[in-house]
Amino acid sequence: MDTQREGKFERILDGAINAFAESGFHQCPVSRIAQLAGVAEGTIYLYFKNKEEVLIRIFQERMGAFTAKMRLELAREETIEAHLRTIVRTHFSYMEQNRSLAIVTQLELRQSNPRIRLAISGPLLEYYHLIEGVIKQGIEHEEVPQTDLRVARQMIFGALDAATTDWVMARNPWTLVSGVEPMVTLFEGALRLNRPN
Amino acid sequence: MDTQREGKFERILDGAINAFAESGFHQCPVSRIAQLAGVAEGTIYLYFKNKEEVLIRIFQERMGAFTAKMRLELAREETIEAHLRTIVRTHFSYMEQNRSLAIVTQLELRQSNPRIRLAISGPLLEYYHLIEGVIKQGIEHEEVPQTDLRVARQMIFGALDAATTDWVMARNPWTLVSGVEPMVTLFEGALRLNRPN
Amino acid sequence: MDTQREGKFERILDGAINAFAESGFHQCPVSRIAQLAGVAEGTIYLYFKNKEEVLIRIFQERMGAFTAKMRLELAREETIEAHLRTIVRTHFSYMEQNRSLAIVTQLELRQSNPRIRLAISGPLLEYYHLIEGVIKQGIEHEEVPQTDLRVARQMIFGALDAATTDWVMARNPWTLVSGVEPMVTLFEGALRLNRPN
Amino acid sequence: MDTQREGKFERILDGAINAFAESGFHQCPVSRIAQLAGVAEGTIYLYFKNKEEVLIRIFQERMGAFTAKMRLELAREETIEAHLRTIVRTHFSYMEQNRSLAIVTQLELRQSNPRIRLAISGPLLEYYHLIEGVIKQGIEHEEVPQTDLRVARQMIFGALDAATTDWVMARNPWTLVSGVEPMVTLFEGALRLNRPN
DNA sequence: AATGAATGAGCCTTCATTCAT
DNA sequence: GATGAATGAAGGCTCATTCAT
Repeated sequence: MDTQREGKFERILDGAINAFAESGFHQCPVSRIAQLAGVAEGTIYLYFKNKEEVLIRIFQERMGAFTAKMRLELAREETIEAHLRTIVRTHFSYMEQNRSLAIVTQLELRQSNPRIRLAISGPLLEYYHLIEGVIKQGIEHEEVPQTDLRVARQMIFGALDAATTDWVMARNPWTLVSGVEPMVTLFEGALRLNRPN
Repeated sequence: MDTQREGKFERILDGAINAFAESGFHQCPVSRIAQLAGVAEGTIYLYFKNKEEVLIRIFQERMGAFTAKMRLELAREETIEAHLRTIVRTHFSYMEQNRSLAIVTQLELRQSNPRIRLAISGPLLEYYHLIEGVIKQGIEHEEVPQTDLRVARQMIFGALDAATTDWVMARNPWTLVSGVEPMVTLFEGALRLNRPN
Repeated sequence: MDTQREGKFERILDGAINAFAESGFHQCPVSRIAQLAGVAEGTIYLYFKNKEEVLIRIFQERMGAFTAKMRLELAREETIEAHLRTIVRTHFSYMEQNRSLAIVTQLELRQSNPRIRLAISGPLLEYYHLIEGVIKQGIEHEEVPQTDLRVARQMIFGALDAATTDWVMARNPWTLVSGVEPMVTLFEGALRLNRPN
Repeated sequence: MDTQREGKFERILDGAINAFAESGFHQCPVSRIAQLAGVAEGTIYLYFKNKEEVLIRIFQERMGAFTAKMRLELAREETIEAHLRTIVRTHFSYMEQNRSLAIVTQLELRQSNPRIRLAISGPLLEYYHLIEGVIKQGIEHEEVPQTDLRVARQMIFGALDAATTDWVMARNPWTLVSGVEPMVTLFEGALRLNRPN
């Protein structure tokens, strides 16, 4: 019973991700979500308060899983270089393996609707904290010079985000992970790692 | 007559920027654009094919002006350091002085609607080329090591974009320009400028 | 078993009366009836063909009980004065003691839906007949002058109905029974009872 | 322009009266109102906030007109007998000439929705006041014995209301006005008019 | 050219009813 | 019999677009 309920919840979430990826949150009729999820339209309202909540839960559930994975991967490494590489690699490979989620994340992350913004901000802030934590650790270990944490995080997140958006938008997408090394190199330079003396 | 036409065209564009900034492209009724522009609803359709085209023209006209200004500012400088600083400063100060445009740019830039994407891509690609041109010049002058142009541009644009989005989203926004120097420092590091040897 | 069946039938009827009284027949979801009756939604359809039939049975069962009680009370009295007083007193006190039923009766009695109208008409006609019977007896006993039976019944029923509706609608309801004597006096006058000669 | 606007407003009101009379407020789709009014569905929302407001305006506009007519007719007469007869005659003849309005009035007057109740109460209270005014005058002129004003008004209004409902519900409706004299006679008796001493 | 009243397609959501368990 | 999850039809309302003036 409970697994069936959960199964349907997940199916709707997946259907919504694909539906939103297809045409965007506002363009996408609830009927399309239902169709892709293989449930009736009304069923969606047994699991979600409304269409808006479906979008919100996508971020909470799926971005949450992404951040959890990121935290796990980071915990496996010690050095700041490894941490930076982990961030880039995990970000790119996760998005590459979840293209529809990437599309939704990249495109619908930016919502002027304040209710949605607020609900999205949670998982996003958590990710921001992870990135800032890595930088902070580098500074504390005196491997990275004093830097404005927010600006550094904006650079890292922004770079990953722009790369992902480029990849999502491209008609014939290259592999995203091919950008890992160049990106890591840029980050290392920006944070003054690996420099002679 | 022609100036009047142009005047009305511009008024609609400005009205639309503010209207879209208020509530987002999809949430914003055409009537609101007309209201802010001080014209009748029907008048908008004398100047634009439909609502979508209004958004597209905002990018073409206003992003075009931004890119033109950027090109002008870049032409005044010689060194790559100055070019990087010019990009960051111009980007931040322009957005800061055109908050509504910034909101529309940051939030509505990302549209899954392919028609809009395509039309937007023009001005965006031009900006990308400017950024890549600066990096390329640095590489050619051997001030910057060989780097993947696209990745470097993604980092620069993404960082500026993320910073602007942060600023746009913040309830009590700090000044965006205060981030110019930290950001430039990060970019210089990433591109290995100003380093001994 | 049979009593259990009957128990559940009655519980649904009571739940429905309260549910309909809360928000009206059309506003009230079947789920609310189920909730108040303490049964599952589907169970209702084991006892009633559909929602409409629940309303119909309320009238048939509860109005039937009301009419039966009225007939019983009337049988206890002989004079037309006593009969009139019995009608008013029984009507008012019954409604006062069954406020939810009164609400449903007053508000939902009037349904343009012809199927409901038809089904309701049974118990209502029976009540009409009781009232007309009292008047007729008065005429036959030459205590009441020749009168149009229907009009007289309309007056009596309408007056009781209007008083009940007023009471049902009032925010701070007075006691309905306090209106018994004034109303009886009016009826006696209308039917020319208690007049010298 | 203005008359055209007003014309459309009235047409929608008339369409709604007929539509509500057909199937009741809740059963009636807005599309049916539009159809009967000969306008598009959306047009209704240019003149009314929502479906509920259409019902409310029917009472305010049409019941208002009814009450105004009633007041006018009452002003023409002096004696309480004439006033009573005027009330009955005007009520019956107005309803007879506006059958659909009568249906809506009789059936939809009773709405559990508090917002609708409140909006309806205005015109209704005005009518109540007119009736009570007539009784009060009779008492002041010592033609009518002391009576509870509310109860007397409930009797008069209720009787008229019940008669109208009967007529509305009847398959083969008799003329309503044929009930004027019997009803007046009952009222006169109830209020102890025309009796030897 | 300019207007804004009118249009009607489209969508979110509710809820009566069904049916597998 | 009893359940309540699932269904899907239906309807109120919005709003981009048109067109008579």
